[in-house]
Amino acid sequence: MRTTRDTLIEVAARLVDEGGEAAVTLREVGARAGLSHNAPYKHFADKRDLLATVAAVELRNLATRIARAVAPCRTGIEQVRASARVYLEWAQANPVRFKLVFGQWGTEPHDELDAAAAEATSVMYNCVAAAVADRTLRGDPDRIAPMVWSLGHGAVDLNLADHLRKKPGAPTPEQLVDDLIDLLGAG
Amino acid sequence: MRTTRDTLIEVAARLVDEGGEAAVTLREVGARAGLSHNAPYKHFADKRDLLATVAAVELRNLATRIARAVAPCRTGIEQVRASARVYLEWAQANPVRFKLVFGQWGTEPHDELDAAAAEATSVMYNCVAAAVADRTLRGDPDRIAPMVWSLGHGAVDLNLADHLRKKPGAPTPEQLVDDLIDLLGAG
DNA sequence: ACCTGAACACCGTTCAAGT
DNA sequence: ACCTGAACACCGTTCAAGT
Repeated sequence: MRTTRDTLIEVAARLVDEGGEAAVTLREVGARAGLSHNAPYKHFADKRDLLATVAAVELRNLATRIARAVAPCRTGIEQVRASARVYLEWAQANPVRFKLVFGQWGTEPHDELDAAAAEATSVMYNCVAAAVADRTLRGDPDRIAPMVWSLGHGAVDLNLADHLRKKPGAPTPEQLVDDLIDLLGAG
Repeated sequence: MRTTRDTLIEVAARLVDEGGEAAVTLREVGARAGLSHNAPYKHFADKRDLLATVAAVELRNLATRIARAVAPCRTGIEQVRASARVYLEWAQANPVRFKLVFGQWGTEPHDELDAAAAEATSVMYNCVAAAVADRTLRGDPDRIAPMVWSLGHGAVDLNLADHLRKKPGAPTPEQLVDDLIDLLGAG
């Protein structure tokens, strides 16, 4: 059943895609949902809560997609490669949502977003753990997992900021992650 | 000579530190500079221009700091380590400026910010080139440089989003970059 | 429980006017 | 050339009132 709350989340997500975080005004969200400009306050504490919920939904969908892509893999290293591929594909196809998810949420935590982040983190860690378990990768999973994830995340972020890919033959995030996994497999 | 323009940039930078990008209002910038609320329009095209200029100044300072830290290094790999250390130190000590510099600047480019980014990129690439030249690192500089930078950048960004360092024994960005440089040196 | 409409304090930006 | 003050259209948030 699609509740009013779900509609508001979808409308906000669409607005984020169309014009970035700044384009999300509670007035426009209400209007597109066929409600008044402050109807969102009956479902969310404030604008930050609405946006954080959009980010949480996005992260949960990503985690699900990664888990699905990883399922048919027969070796651990293939799981790591598949999970990285899905992550990079998602980030580059949805740059504004990517920026929203990893944006600045201030000091006070947001439960739903934190839980979604923990879920996504867990899925990616499990792939590395599997790779270390079946010896297709060597080393400490608690070191390898953040290394692979940080590299992919950083490469996409630098690309989006356009502070990196100026050169014509510059490597893609996919190539960089593949290089690292090769290094980790050989070591 | 400190021009009015410089004062406005400094005031904006201070406001960014105090309360994030959202805390920078042209009215407050004007007030703290002892001017009216739209005096900034005589020195900057709009708010985006002012913030991008703040980011450009910050990036130029970072590039200078890296160049200084790298100068006394005798081997290329030490240059790479030193440059990464300065970058990570800066990013973690100034998380809001870090987010500003690599934030979303829209589609249309900003000349001063682009030039500053090219300068910073160049400084970091030169370190890797030196390391490959004196054989303290092996491989293609155009692959190694973005790899090291992306890893450091991504590790900091994931830390700031708090989507990574939940675990107590999680590696720091410094440790991750050191691990990668070790891998690259051994390969 | 959910929604509306008016109201408040704010903001970026523009413009005519001053020196 | 640089600055001001008034004005405009907008925004998040609050609140009293409706069903």
